[in-house]
Amino acid sequence: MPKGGKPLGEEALHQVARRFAVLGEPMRLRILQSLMNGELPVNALVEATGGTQTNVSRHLQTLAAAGLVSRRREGAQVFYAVADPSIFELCELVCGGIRKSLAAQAGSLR
Amino acid sequence: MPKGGKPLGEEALHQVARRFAVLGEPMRLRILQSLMNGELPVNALVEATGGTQTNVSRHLQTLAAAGLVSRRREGAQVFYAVADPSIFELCELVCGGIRKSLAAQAGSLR
DNA sequence: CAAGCATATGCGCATATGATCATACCATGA
DNA sequence: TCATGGTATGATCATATGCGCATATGCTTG
Repeated sequence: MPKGGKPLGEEALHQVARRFAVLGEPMRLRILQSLMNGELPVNALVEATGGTQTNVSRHLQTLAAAGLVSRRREGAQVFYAVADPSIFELCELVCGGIRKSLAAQAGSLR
Repeated sequence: MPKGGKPLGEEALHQVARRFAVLGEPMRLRILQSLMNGELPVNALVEATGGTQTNVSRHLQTLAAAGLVSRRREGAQVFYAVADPSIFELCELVCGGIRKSLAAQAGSLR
């Protein structure tokens, strides 16, 4: 076994795909980005992302269902926070990969 | 600035989302997994993944368009290979995150 | 050129997903 | 309890996406 990763069963594969898919929407990334410096209530996220209340709320449900954010009720407000900081490592890795891809493209169509 | 990540412009955000979305399909993950140990021609990927030739080919186009795999023609066959190994780091990170989520779930609904 | 294997693509179908509107729910304070 | 601010959710529409069939394209060999 030259590599460290295992083949991943069918079920695990779907879970991994699901998590990637959840991260695959710009608005959700905006929300996560807004939560980088700590928890925020929905209305703050609405303002920070420029989205509508409905839409932000829906995406928050999606993120919460995927276990990427946590909910905390405080009075009338609901605070959301990033549940697993490794998300940001993911984003950095992806950014790095994109930089590489762009560089490769630039090189190939020179 | 407590964190290292920058806010990410609107355009970068879409690119990142796009990359995540591309990784967000089980069949594409299967294909990438099959390519873990080196390049393979399409027919080998068809067999390895259990998909149809049409479907595998389509997903390969998607992966190639996203810069995740590279094409190399050799005679009648076309070999595909993972273009950026950091993909596998991504998958491992995600797997770790999922494990955490599951553990958290298990704990919370105990 | 004809035949045949390997790969890609146009078309259509079924389903999934994101966005919005209106409204319901929930907690607080008058 | 009623009114209000904050949040969630049902219904709906438009679009995107995955899949398969049939066919096209590309390459090789006879």
